[in-house]
Amino acid sequence: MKIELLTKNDNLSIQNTIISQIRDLINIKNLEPGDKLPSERMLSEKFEVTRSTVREAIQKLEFFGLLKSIPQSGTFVANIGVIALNGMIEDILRLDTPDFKSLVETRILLELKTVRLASLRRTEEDLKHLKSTLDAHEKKVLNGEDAVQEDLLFHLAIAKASRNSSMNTFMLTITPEIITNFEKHHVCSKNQVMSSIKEHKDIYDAIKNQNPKEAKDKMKAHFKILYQYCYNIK
Amino acid sequence: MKIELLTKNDNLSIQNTIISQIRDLINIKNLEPGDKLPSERMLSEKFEVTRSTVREAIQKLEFFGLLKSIPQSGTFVANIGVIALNGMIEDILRLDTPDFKSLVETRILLELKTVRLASLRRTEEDLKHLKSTLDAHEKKVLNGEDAVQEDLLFHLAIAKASRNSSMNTFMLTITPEIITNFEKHHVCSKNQVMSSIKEHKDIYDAIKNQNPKEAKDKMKAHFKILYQYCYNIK
DNA sequence: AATATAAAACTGGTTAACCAATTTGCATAT
DNA sequence: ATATGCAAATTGGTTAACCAGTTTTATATT
Repeated sequence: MKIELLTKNDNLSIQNTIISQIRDLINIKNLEPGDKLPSERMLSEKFEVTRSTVREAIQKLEFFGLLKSIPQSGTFVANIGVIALNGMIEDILRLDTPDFKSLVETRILLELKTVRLASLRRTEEDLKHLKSTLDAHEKKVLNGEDAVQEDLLFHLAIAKASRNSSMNTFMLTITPEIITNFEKHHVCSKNQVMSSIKEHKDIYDAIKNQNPKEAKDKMKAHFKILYQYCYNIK
Repeated sequence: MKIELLTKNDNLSIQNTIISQIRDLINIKNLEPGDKLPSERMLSEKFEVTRSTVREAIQKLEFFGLLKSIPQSGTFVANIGVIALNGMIEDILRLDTPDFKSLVETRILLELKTVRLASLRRTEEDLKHLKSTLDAHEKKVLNGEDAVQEDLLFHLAIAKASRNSSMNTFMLTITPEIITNFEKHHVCSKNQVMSSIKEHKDIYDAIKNQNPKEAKDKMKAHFKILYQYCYNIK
């Protein structure tokens, strides 16, 4: 377990080393947007690592839109100047894995927006989906069962109804992390769970009635406990 | 070119097919959190695809926190119940690649928050970094040169100073996409670029003075044109 | 019958050979 | 000199064999 973690960190630091070496190479060779990088084989030889290590580094930079690989042709500097490229790589190298507080903070921000957008853009199909997740949650809570999953799905249904696929994606990436952490920290008490039924209903109604202000306010009320929690943890 | 696009779509739809088959398998076998999936080799044989295709599908589900691969041991259902798992996979399968409007909308949301947080949390080091990106931008604009990159780096410096690594990551993923699109749609006129110098300065001062309201307002003013643009495109 | 032990089978990850498409270099023809 | 055709070299991507742990199974021992 300890060893696994070590090698994982090692892999990441090796990858970061390769990324910064690629950056240096781009700078030394004065490569501009559209220019071709040396082949993966040459880079792996130059940096004295395996080709797959180079490959992963390139894919990470590709994910952030800085490089672009074209099959049977080569890897190219994206349509971004060297100044932005250097700055962004610097940031990427220093990226931390998000802590719980960051995640909760981001979730609240996103949801206060998605709920507003959902109230403005929701289709009839969205409403049906929202209703079914709403009912599923209520049923579980009234049965005295754990309803964390149904709670999650209601919030994701809102994100979907916001018709903003970027926010929807972000919600999908951070929410699972949050709920598993939640259970660990057991944030919610029994009373809070019961009251969440009404809070969900209020949010649903606001979306149904296409009332953006109400939707946001009701979501804010729903997050009240979460707010406190988020800003109290160190 | 046309063919490349086709195969890319094909690959994605094959991956989605595999993902839904994995979901079906989890349901049929009643797998619960912590349970082990069949091995990659068995899955590839069962689904009649190569092992790497199965691998990519698993990695995507791992990215969204639904599965967890452990070396030399197996792939496991994450600590998320089957209900949430089914709902989330449904969402993941239907995820669109974000359109430009979604990206701009998300950027505005994020930046109105990061600038506020930055004003509250910025360190002296953050301030130095902000100042240097501010100056670089001003210098370029006054020289009559294109300053899109410096503009980007100023905004990323704010995201960094917000000390929220989740938002910082999101900003890093969407901003390059936005600026390349911007140049395509040529959003900014000459006058707007000149006035952006003062707008940046105002934002910087608000962050320096640790005035969150001012920071947000100045950022909002800076986004005024962007707002209009975002809500006018179809 | 229960336990200890070792060997065999199985696991996700890695590597090196392979593939098909592209690019390059050169000979040839115009 | 320029254009054309073609083969050789080069490219990122894919595949199948391999690796180092883990897990299971069978055997031996008490």
